[in-house]
Amino acid sequence: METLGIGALAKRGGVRIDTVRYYERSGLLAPKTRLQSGYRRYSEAELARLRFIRRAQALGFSLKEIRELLALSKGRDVARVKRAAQSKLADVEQRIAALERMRSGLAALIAACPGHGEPSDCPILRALGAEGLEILDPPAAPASRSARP
Amino acid sequence: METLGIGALAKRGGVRIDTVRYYERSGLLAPKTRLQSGYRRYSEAELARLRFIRRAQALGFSLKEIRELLALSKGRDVARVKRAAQSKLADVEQRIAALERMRSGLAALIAACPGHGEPSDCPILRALGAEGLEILDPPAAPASRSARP
DNA sequence: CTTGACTCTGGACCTTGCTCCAGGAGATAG
DNA sequence: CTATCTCCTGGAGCAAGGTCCAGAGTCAAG
Repeated sequence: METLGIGALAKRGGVRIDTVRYYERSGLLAPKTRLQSGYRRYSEAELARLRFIRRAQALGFSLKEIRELLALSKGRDVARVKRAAQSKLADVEQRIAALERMRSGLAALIAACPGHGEPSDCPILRALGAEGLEILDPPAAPASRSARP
Repeated sequence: METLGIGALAKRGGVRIDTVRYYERSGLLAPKTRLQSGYRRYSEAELARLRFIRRAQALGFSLKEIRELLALSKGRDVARVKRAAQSKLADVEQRIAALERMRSGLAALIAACPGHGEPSDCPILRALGAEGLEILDPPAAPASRSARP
């Protein structure tokens, strides 16, 4: 079976070698085996895992959250796994909703801006000025973790 | 006219006092005036600005990006302001699209998971296992900043 | 006036997520 | 056998975004 050295893994995963070792230190990605010399050896499964890590990260998950996601695969409690996935989903949906609010706010400002003329006629500038900032994000979620966490 | 001390501003903005000072150092939020003693004094406008910063941040904008957004209000070139807003909009839309891909991936896994029984019957565990991780994020965007930035 | 709450400055320290050495040893081609 | 890679470990350094602290001055109420 094909195995990869750390360099090949890093290249195919689109990260630096140091990043692979960093992920290992962080408990995210262990080599399948080691040579007697200590050299790390990886299989395609580790490559898939590495790619998963990168994609999840690109979607805004922290390494800690990714560790949790990956830890699910060790679990034997299917119900718990499902619940964890559902909570991640809720998380993603909240982010989407918040971004959609900002999107419509921005779109409205852009549509209303003539793109020329007096700064005082530009709704974008007026919105950024002082009041009216709520346009970009109407009061929706109650301020969570406010003062002391 | 009502003015606020830094403590009141921080409280109403849902941040720590040090954070307010940090934002000031970072060029995001200056006090309206200072007392002879050096005490900072803020008005409602600064409170609105602080809240805007927090909301934008919650939506995934970095302080640097927020600084750019806020800098628009200083601009006199309406066309440029409009273009900047449009590029932020495109940004937001990309984030939404990425999150929506993850959302449907997660939703599909959850729907297919019985929530009980053998771990080997759980598609979530199988997807996290090795192959099939693409379910969570089909190859779409070409890997940007891969090796050297 | 005294007390207690508030604020000031400047700088150290923390967490995340990498990134880069240094010094030394294993692997591989010619 | 000898270059020339590649890899090893351990630790330092970096940027972002805060957070905390010391020592000292200020404000407001009683």
